[in-house]
Amino acid sequence: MRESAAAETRPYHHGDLRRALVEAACRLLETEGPGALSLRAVAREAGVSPAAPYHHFKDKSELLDAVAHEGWEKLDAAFERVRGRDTDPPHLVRELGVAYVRFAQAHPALYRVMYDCSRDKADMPAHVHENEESAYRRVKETLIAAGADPADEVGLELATIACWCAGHGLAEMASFKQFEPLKEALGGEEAFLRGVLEHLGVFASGLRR
Amino acid sequence: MRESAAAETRPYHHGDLRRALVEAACRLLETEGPGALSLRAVAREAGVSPAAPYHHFKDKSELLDAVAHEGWEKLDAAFERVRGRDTDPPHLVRELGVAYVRFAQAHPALYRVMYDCSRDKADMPAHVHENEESAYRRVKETLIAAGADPADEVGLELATIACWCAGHGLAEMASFKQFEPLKEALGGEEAFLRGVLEHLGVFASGLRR
DNA sequence: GCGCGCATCTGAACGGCGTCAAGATGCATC
DNA sequence: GATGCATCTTGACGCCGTTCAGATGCGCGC
Repeated sequence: MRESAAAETRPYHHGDLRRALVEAACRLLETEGPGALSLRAVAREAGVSPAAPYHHFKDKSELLDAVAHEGWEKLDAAFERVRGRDTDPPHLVRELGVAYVRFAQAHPALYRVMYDCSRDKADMPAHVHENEESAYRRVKETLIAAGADPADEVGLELATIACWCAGHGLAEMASFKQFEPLKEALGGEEAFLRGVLEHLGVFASGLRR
Repeated sequence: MRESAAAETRPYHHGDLRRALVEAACRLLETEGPGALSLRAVAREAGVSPAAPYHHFKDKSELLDAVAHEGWEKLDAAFERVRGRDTDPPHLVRELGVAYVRFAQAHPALYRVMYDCSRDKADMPAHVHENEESAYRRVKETLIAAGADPADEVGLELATIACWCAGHGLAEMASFKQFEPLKEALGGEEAFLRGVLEHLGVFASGLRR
């Protein structure tokens, strides 16, 4: 079968299988959860043999890297949307935190893959993480806009990391069912999230000192 | 072979295999990492057939639960040790954070298992988590000692969760190799950890408001 | 003091997994 | 139109989690 083949050099035989595999993986991740994400299942979902992916990815983990990359792109886009709002900068920092948690909740399986890849690949060539770093930079810029001193590079870095830590911790905690009663007592999850963030300095008031 | 069999009713045939399996699993976890932790490998390490564990655990995941339980016990003990020191309470909160991160770094594979089990079992009967809850309670008590208002139950709960989020986030971040240069610039990891914690309200000054 | 019951362990098997090597397939270029 | 090469398939290997029928040996009732 012929296709118009938007990409110039990629597709040879079967259209753009590489892309099809990543999409199949994302689909499986959303519908079946992370436990169902086997290479064979992805190949099945994409309608090819179990060995086909090996012509596009060295490994299962390299496929997961591609999936994670897709995730970081989405998160980065979500951050961009938040920054586009005309909230005042100190509140913007907190809104980024809320957006981060919301993203993790909306795509829990994808979030897990993103994070697992990041951990295992911490010593890989940096360009793998481009979108992760873009999102990270966006947090840093928001902190500056909120009043952080751009000249104090070390302090700024620490504050950004603190934001990221708090966001990540909260993102994983927020899905624990044991907090349900507390959320109800506070009148909803939104209040819960903001309540926790209020106790985390960087979010409550931008930078301290 | 006869054994003195300290436990009263457990061992029948082969000594206390249940305990032996958990210990074998911990050993594998420390030496080979989480990827090598298969049921078969654990059985091999304990010197029994691959089917033997099924007389003591319903599942692989039930074995992992037991391993995680061991981990929470260790973390709880570490917290107890910190609380035994005569630091003034506000600093104690931060010391708990440091101890948490140190624990995660000292037993990275175990920490991962502990956390995976907690996430997957969020809706299980609460008694599975007894030691996790004990550690959590210890944080809360330390916050009270640091000046939090015990009457404000909701606020106290939120602050404790904030601590836990920040600690967990930092624990996972701290192992990322990309922060190495920053750690060096600060003259060591200890300074890095405290630097990040300083930006996280609950740790910097006990409770706010 | 002895045999029965049952908890415990083994051995073999099943399907699914990641991965690889060898061969089939069809586009792209000469 | 034949050649080359990227692409996909087929079949295989070893490991995994899990199950089940059968062997093993301890404790308890007779």
